[in-house]
Amino acid sequence: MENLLNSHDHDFNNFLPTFMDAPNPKQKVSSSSSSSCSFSCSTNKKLEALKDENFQVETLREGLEKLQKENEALRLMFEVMSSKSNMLHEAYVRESSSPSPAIRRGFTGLRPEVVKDGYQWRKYGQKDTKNNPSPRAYFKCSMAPRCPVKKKVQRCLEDRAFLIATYEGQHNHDVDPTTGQSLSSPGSSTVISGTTMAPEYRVPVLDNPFRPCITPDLNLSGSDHGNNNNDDKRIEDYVASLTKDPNFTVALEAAVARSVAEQLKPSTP
DNA sequence: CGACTTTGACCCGCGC
DNA sequence: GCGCGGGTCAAAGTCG
Repeated sequence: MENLLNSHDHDFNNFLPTFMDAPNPKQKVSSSSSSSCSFSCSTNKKLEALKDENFQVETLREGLEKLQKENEALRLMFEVMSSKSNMLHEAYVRESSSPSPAIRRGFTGLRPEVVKDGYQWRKYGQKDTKNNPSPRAYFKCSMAPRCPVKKKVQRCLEDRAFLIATYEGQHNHDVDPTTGQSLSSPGSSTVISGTTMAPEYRVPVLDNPFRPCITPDLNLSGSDHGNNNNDDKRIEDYVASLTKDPNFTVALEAAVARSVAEQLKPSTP
């Protein structure tokens, strides 16, 4: 946004000199004042024309000042919106760090740790482990009644943005084509880092409901747990999305054009 | 009401 | 035998 606003300033600073670079009327007057009396009539006409030009320059200058004030107001609005966004984000982090009893027990509808691998899993246990503060979740494949495959999912100790998924056994059925892709399929963002005993996969937390999401109505709801450094990035993303939005740029251009047109209107006495 | 998650209790293997 | 840690079970609760 600020870049856009600055470019807004810049454009008008470039725009104005094309008028300001016109020959100085006073210089013209002084140079012509030494000419003979036979030019007096045309000189008077020139003087009036120069007065008109001076008036136009003054009008433009006033318009520029108003636009600069408008620019400043927009910049202020952006800062207010940014600070509100940060306050909302902090409030949300506080809320999510103190879960309600309803969330602590029973089905919450939220699945904080989900790995999309094309299979359906039923969680049957969760344990705190010694070497990792994040609990390990145990899943069984629920796509087939007798599928022996089990999966263990735990947040990566080094990088909590990743999940470690460990698979045991072999599926006795096909992958569900509607739910996703195989972990080993090309194009997937999955990184295999595992052992030979049980395949282990390192997976970005794609389905985390607290993942930052940028929406066009400034509804910056939520962020990744413990990831406070994303604020600037999110604002940058939002600004980028705004400046890339053709509707926004068109609307801004229309507003600027309207403002300029109003300033250039001859003032009716 | 079925499917699902949560969580405490229980089981089992391993090292001392 | 005991303690510890990992894995599993099953009752309780929630949601559509």
